[in-house]
Amino acid sequence: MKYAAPRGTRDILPADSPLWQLVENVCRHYFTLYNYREIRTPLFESTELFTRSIGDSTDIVKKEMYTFPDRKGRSLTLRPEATAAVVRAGLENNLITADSLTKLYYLGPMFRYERPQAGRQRQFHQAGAEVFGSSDPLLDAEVIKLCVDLFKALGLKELEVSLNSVGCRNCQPAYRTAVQQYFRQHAKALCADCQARLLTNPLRILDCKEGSCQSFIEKAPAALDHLDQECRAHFDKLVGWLDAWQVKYRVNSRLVRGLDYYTKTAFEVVSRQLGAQNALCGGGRYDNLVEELGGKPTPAIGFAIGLERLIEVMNKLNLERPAEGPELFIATIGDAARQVGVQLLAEARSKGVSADLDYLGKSLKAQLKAADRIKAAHVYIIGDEELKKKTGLLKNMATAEQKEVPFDQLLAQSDHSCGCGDDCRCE
RNA sequence: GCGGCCAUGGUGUAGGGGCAACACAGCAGAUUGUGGUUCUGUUGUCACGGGUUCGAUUCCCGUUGGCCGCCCCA
Repeated sequence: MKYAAPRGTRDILPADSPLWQLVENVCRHYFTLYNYREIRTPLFESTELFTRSIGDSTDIVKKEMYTFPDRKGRSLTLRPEATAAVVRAGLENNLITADSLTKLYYLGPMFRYERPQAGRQRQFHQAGAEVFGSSDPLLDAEVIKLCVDLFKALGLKELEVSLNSVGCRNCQPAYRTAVQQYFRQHAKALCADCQARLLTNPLRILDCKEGSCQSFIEKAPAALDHLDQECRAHFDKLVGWLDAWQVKYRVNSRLVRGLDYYTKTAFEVVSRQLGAQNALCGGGRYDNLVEELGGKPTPAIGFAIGLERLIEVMNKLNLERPAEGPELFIATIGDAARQVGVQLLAEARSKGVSADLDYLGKSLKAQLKAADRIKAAHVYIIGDEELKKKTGLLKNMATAEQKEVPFDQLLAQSDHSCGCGDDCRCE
């Protein structure tokens, strides 16, 4: 093969795209239902936007960004996530202000230079939402419920919502110290990775999957026990709202987010039907980010859904694929019949009936076969006999029934010309 | 960035130092103008580069890529 898709990228082929469209439509539907409005930002931004927001010491910034100089030497980076870009765009266009509530959603490709693995690609897609302007814990509950509702609508089961609070600028340092001190006592028993983490990022030890570390992790200080009063109250109210809405969750004091900007609420939705990369959705509150990027202090919360992973789970669900294929296939025999067929083809399309015909000069038999293969619902057959009577044969491909329908009757009832496609509800 | 396994038609697999096999899909036929079944035919630089060899698709090394795990994340 001379040319192949770059490592970690994938083509979404016609066989898969109906499922993608379904997922995208459901996402848009639920975001809209919750009154979020779409924002589309550039796929690349100035590098500094990401280093500032995500954090210099995070893996994303240290080794996963697609960074390149443009022709004038400015450093640009393909977006590894969307939150920073949404904040930038919101501030630049005056969408985000400290005294009003703004709800935004996005959907599109992100880029991270990582080793490809199940559920992880270098170009991947996220759908996400962000709310700016309120620190009400009801919003934390709302975004979590939004995720859960959306997944349920897609038929997902065996999901688990993990919930934690990582505190704020006030309580984070003390907790970090407590964790560090605790693990220092058991340093010799920890795995090699964790011994290194003890110095660089002790909170990460809580996330270790090594069996030998588990017993220590279980007894480690919990983030929730080290929250200051405000953070604790926020968490308690959030939990109260989730209970009120009957959203099930599991408090997981080991849940740590990998991006520096998170404060207070952190959550994740994981699926048991995925491998090691099992988080379908992750998010949390980031009350300091807007200010960090040059805005007035503005509380915010958001999340992102990994669409590849979502689709992987849906593929395992074995759900029925949406019907594909045109409504009408026009099969003709001979040049004169083709003339008529071409006219009907245009008429069908102008009336909103998806239609196609043969472009390969195939025999009638082969045309039928082609129509069958593309899953056409009906075939309209025109040959010499039909030309004389100005009446074609309309065949239902599912039932094999066939009846005579005059040329001028074929599309008489169809008048669907809005051009908005099969899912249209405008009539 | 680190480790394990792997690379053969479009897809899924067999094979083995000297005609590369099978299934499915695709395309074309099986006498006149009717799809799904059946039958026949057809579809490959055995990932790339180098080495060993009279000869490599097969053995060895490297590269690239894939899967899985670590790290991290969605």
